[in-house]
Amino acid sequence: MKSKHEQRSEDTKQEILKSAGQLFAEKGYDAVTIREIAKNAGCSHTTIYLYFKDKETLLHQLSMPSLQELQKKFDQISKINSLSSEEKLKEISREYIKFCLQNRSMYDIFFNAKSSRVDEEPELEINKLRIEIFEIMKELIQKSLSLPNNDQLLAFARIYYYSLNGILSTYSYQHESLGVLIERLKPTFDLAVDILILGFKEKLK
Amino acid sequence: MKSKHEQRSEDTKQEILKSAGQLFAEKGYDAVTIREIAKNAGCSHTTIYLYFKDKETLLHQLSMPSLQELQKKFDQISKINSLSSEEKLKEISREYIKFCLQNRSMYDIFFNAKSSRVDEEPELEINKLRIEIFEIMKELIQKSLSLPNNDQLLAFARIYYYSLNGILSTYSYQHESLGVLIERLKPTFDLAVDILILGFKEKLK
Amino acid sequence: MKSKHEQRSEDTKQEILKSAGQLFAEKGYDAVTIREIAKNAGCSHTTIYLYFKDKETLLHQLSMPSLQELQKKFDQISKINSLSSEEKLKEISREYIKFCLQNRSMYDIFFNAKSSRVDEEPELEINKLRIEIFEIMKELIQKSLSLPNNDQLLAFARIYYYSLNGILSTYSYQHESLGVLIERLKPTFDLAVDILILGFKEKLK
Amino acid sequence: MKSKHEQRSEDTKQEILKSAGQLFAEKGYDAVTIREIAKNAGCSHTTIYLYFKDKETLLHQLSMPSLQELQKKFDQISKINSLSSEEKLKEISREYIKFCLQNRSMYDIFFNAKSSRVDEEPELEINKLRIEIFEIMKELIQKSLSLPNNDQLLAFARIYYYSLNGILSTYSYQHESLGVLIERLKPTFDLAVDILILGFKEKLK
DNA sequence: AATGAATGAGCTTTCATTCAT
DNA sequence: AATGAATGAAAGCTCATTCAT
Repeated sequence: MKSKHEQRSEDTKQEILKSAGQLFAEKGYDAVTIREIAKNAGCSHTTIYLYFKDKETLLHQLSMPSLQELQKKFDQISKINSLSSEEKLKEISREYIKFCLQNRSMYDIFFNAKSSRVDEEPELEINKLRIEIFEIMKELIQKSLSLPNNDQLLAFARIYYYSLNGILSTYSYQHESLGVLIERLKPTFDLAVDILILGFKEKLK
Repeated sequence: MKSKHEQRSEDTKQEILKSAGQLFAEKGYDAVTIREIAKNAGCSHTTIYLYFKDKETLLHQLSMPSLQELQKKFDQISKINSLSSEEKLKEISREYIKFCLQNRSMYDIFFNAKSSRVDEEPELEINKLRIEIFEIMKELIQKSLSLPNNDQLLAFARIYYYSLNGILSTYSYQHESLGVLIERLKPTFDLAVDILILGFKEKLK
Repeated sequence: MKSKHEQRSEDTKQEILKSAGQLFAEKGYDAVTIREIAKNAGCSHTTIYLYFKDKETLLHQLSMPSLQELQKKFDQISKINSLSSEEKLKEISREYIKFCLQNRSMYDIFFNAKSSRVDEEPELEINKLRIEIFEIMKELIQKSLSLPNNDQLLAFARIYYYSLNGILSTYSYQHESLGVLIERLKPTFDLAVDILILGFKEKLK
Repeated sequence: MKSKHEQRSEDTKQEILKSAGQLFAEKGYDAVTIREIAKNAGCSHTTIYLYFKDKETLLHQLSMPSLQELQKKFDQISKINSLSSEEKLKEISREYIKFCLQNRSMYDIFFNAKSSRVDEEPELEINKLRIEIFEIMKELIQKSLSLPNNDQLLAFARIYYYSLNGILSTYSYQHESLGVLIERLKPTFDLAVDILILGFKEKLK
C-alpha cells in the first residue's frame, strides 16, 4: 500500500502525463512548452523535472503506455473466436486508426524513423512495439487470404500497413477534435480497408 | 552571357538552395536554422537574406520548381493517345513515386499540411499544385473505372493518392541512392497500384 | 510580510526598472538594448522577460507610476481653497517642473509623441494622463484670466504648456543633481510663468 | 571649371544629400537605412561611402549648409533698416520656426545635447551656430525692449528661445507636410511671440 | 566612379533547464 | 516534494559597413 506522500507524488506525475498528452496531441511536440504542460497539470514547471529527465523523456514515457494498451487491444481482438480473420483485421485496423488519430501528434514519433533516437533504450522499446503491430496485421492478412508466409504476403502486408499510415499521416495535422475527425474519416478508412482486401483477393486469383 | 557577378550570385543562391534542401529534408523545416543552412552553403547567414526574403520564402522557392516540373510531366503523359487511361494512371503514378523518392528531401514539405499557411500568397501556389496533381490522378481513375464524378470517385481518389503517399513516406527516409531505392521498391509500388485498381473495380461490381 | 522570494523578486524588478529608467533617459528608448538594461541591473537579459512582457511594456510600467503621482499632486493643489486660480496655476507649474526635472530621465518618454503608439492599450493610458495634465492647466488659465472656453483659451494653454516644456527639455539633459538644478532654474521658471501670464493678460486688453 | 567626371560626382553627392535630407526629415535619423537613402538617390548604397565616411557624417554634412543658410537669413533680416527691432525679432522668429519645421528630424540633432558628439569637429561647428542664433535673438530682444545687457536680458532671451523650441519640439514629430504644418501652426507661433513680448514689456514696468 | 556580393555585430524574444530555498 | 528566480543557448532577422571587381 502506498503512503500518502507516495500517492500524492504519483498523482502529480499522472497529472503531468495527462496534461502533456493532451497538449502534444493538440499542438504537436515542438509547439508545446514545458511551462504550458505544468500550468495545465497544476504544478510548477520545475516539478516536471522531478519526474522526468527532460522533455523528450516525458514524451517517451507518455507514449509507451498507450502503445502497450493498443497492443493489448490487438491481442484481445485476435482472441475473439466469433470473428473471422477478415473481420478481425478490419476491427484491428479500426482500432489502430483510432489510436493514431487519438495520439496524432505522437504519430510522428511513433512512426517516423526521422525522430527516432535509435541508440537509446526507450526507442528500442517503441521499435519493438511497432514491429509487433505490423506482425499482427500481417498474420491476420495471411489468415484472411489463406496465404503461405511468403514474399507475397510480406508485400501485401506492407501495402496494407503503409496505406493505412498514408491516409493517417495526411490527416494527422488537421486540428479537429478526435470525435469529429473519426466520424468524418471513418467511411474513408472502412472503404480503404475493404478495397485493399478486395484487391488482394482479386490479385490472388 | 553571364557576368562574373551574376555567375557568382547564382552560384551562391544555388548553394543555399541545395543546403536548405538537404537540411530541411534531414531534419524538417522547423528544426533547421538559417545559420545552419548558411554554414552548409559556405556563406554567412545574412547572405541568405540577400536572396530570400525569409525562411519561409526560401522553403517555397525551394519546392516550386520541382513541383512544376512534375506537373509538366503529368501533362505530357496525359496527352499520350496510345495509352489507355489505366496505363496512364500507372505511368503517372510511377512518375510521381520516382519524383517523390528523388525529392525525398522535400517530401515532407510538399505534402504535409504542417508547412501550410493557407492565408499566404506563396503557399497558395504550392497548394494549387498539390491540388492539381490530385485532380489529374482523380480524373484518370475516373476514366479507368468509367465512373461519374461523384463522392465515390472522390473517396477512391483519396484512397489511391494517400496510399501512394503512405508507402512513400515510409521509405522517404531511407538513405539509399535513388537508383537502388527505385529498383528495390518498384515491385511494391507496381503491386500496390495494381491491387488498388483491382480493389476499386471489384468494389464497383 | 514579504517572503524572501517575494523580496528578492521585488528587488530584481526594481533594479530593472531603475536601470531601464537611467538608460532610456541617457540614450533614448530605441538606443537602449535589453541586454544593456540587464547588465546594468545585474541580471540576465532573460530575467527582464520574467517581469515584463516586452521592451515596450517595460517602458510603460516605468512611466505610469510617477505620472500618476504627479496627477494626484495636481488634484490636491486644485482643491486648496485658500489659493487663487493664478496661485494654483503657479504652484502646479512649479510642481510640474519639479517633477519633470526629477524624472529628467523619463522626460522624453513622457512627452515626446515619438514613443506613442496610439493604437495600443497601455499607450492610451499615458496619453490620457498627458491630456489630463494639460486640461488642468488649461482650466486654471481659464479661471485666472476669466476667459470663456474658446479657441483663444486653447491657444493660450498650448503656449503656456509647450513653453514650460521647451525650457524643461533644454535642461533635462544637464547632469546636475535635482536640488542644485531646481535652485538654479527656479528663477527662470518663475519668471517665465510670470511673463506668460502677464502677456496673456495684456493680450486680452 | 569642373570636368565632366567631377560634375557627375558632385551630382551624385548632392542627390545623396537631398535624399538623406528628405528621409531623415520624414522618418527620423535612426529609422532611415543607408540602402533607403541610396535607392532614393538613385545610386548603390556603397556609393554613399565614397562620399561620406559613415551615416553620422552624412547627417552632419547635411545639417551644416541649412544651418548656415539660416544664419545668412538672420543676418539679412537684421540689416533691413525699414524694420523695427521688434519686427525684426518677429520676422527672425518666423524664419527660425519655418527652418525647424523644415528640418524637423534634424531638429533633435541640432538642439539636443544628447545626440552631440562633443569631442568631434563638426559638432563644435554646430554648437557655434547654435550659440550665434541665440545671440542674434538676444540682441534683438535687447533692442526691442531697450534693455541693458544684463542678467535679466539673459533670462528673457532664454525664456523666449526655449519657449519657441518647446512649441517646436511638440510638433516636430507630427507627420504632416511642411506646408500644411506651417499653415496650421503659424497663428500659434505668432501669438506666442506676441504674448512673450507683451509679457516682457509688462514685466519691465 | 561605381557597384553587387558578402559579412559581423547586434537586436528582441523564447525556451528548456538549473539553482536556491 | 515542490517552487519561484534565474539563466545560457539559440532563434529569425536587420543594418551599417567592407571587399572585390
